[in-house]
Amino acid sequence: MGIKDDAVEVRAQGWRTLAALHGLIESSMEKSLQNAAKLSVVEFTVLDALARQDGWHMRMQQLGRATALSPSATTRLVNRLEDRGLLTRILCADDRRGIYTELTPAGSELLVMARPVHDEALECALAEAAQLPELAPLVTALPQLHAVVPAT
Amino acid sequence: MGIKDDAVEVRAQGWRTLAALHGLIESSMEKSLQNAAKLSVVEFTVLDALARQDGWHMRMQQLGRATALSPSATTRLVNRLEDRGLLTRILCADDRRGIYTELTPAGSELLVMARPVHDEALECALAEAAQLPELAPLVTALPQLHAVVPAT
DNA sequence: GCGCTATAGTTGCGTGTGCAACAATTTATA
DNA sequence: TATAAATTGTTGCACACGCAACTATAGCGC
Repeated sequence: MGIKDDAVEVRAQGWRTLAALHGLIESSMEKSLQNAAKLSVVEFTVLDALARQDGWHMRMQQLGRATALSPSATTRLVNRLEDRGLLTRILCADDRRGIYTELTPAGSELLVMARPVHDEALECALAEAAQLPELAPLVTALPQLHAVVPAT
Repeated sequence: MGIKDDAVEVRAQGWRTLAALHGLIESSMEKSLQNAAKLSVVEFTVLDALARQDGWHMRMQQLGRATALSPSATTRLVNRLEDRGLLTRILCADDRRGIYTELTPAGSELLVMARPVHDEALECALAEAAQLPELAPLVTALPQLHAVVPAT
């Protein structure tokens, strides 16, 4: 069963690499965003996800899935951002259990300010990771996943 | 500067994919490990890293880097595992600031028990992620990173 | 040898998180 | 229609985390 064992080991190895790169990027980005916009990475993720929907609302549950957060954490995350005036809750009429969230102008504004910070921290962290032999392959592979087919 | 903007967007896209897959795997694995061995993912990571050193010690700082954890979190993580008798602190003689950590027999034993759980949760989470169109490419790419060159 | 800076690890404190229990609403079933 | 079951979001609670401040040891310059 050497073949099967190999598959398990290869998966584990891939997961370790993934987790290591994720941790590196996340902690680096956390500091930059906190520093520049008083935003944590998850908070930025929520604002970014909302902006990406462009005018569309998102339900709490969707936000939870987008951030891999529990329902309770999602509630409090939205609370924090709402208290800061970055988004608003909107009860939706057709399903009165559901709650939509939407960016406020202030939220969009802060996002515009924070995005360059996010992008630069990401580029910086990736460059650093590329130096490490165990992370370099993943760093290389990452942009090729969704590579834009070059227009001829 | 469309080209440069593209690079930024491609990186951001890759990061979102990475983060999403990481979150999916981590929360799934967290439940399995917690359930089967009362271990969190980071705790498992530490035990696994120590076992992988096979007889070698690891310093607190190395553990911190291996888990992307702050020094204080590392201290408490080691405290928890030490209190459970899964590892031991060893002050090293040559640098009396440094502290080595080593698996106990009980730690090795628990790890042997937990590893299959870890591996199965990983396989399961990856299978689930492969169903999602935005994650599938990364799931496919992951095992190819460190693919064993098949012996002829 | 003596002080100064740097490094390794630990604690106080505030905060974000998950779990379990809950309230409110919708959907299914009899 | 009434009643049960499922779904959506919120709160109490315990706990793990990061930051800043701290102690202890090492290394450097004089």
